Amino acid sequence: MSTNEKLIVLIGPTAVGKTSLSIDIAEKFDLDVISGDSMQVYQDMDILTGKIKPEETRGIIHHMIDIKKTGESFSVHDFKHEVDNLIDTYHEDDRIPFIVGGTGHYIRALIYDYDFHDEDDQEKRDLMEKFDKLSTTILYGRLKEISEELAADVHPNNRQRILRQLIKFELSERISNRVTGKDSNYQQVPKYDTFIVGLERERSVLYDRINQRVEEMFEAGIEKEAEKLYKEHSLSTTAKSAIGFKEFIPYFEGECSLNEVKEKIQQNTRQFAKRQLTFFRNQLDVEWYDLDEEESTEQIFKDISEFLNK
RNA sequence: GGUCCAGUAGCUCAGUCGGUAGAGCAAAGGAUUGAAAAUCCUUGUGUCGGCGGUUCGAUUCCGUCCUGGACCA
Repeated sequence: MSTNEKLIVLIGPTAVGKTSLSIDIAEKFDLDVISGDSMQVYQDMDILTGKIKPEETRGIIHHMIDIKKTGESFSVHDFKHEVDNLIDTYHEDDRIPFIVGGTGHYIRALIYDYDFHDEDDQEKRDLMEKFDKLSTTILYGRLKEISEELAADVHPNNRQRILRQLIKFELSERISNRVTGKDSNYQQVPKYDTFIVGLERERSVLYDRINQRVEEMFEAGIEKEAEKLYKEHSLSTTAKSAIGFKEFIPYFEGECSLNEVKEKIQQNTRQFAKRQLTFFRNQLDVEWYDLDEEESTEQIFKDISEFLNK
């Protein structure tokens, strides 16, 4: 695994304009697209995830889209497992893998090579059920007993993270040595020679685009798509947290108007975009380009070209 | 026209028995190693509707005006 193996990544907040630029880049440099998106993996969620339409791909191959049913769960672990293999395959063929997406956590796991073990889903579910009855305070207390160091990294109110640490600890007994501190092989150095293109726009412009995009989703029939999923009653925890679906639930239960749903989706999407930007800014080594400026696209092409030839 | 209620942070509202105010939501910033479109943290000065009066001191009491609502004519 040579560090000379190159990887190109295109990231940016939702609605910034990733999709259309990704096709231009892929065509120009003869790349396939590997989607780095936690929700576009799901079938039957096309409009609400802003998935690329078949006619928009212009024949470019897309990986990691429509690979899961909405009843199935999905996580960083699954993503990394799949994409690590894909990346290797491309490198073996002397081609450069091209990741495009908005899920920073997934992309970071690839680049910094998070170390995941195999965990038994049933065991995990049993533990989850066991912990479910306990208060967050008690759970945090347990985590502290296990390891002060681990507990220090998790906020006492963050139940989700506390649970994960506890489950990790319980399961690690069967895997190898129990983990009572931070993972020793925590990676600080990228696994590949990576070029991360980050797309941004002025905040108010981005928010206008988000609002507009949600309007378009309604025109495209998002309500029908969400209703179908709602009636199936079988969405996994992952799938049902999708923005553009969850906001419809109170509407289908007669608790709010369609317009309130729309406004809620717009608001949640804006907040999501903000969190994405925070993650990209502080967790990844990004080369930023402002898409409000005409010449940015040309500059991106130039810089990718330079990266490929260096 | 009369009576009553309301007018406090961008929004919804609490509160001050007179010593210039605080929650939720929004917004902004941040964390982020198996739910990440998730989860969590930090940040609250605003002519307390306007003008006058009483008072050492009024957003709080009194008068008046404006705006919204309800009821009575």
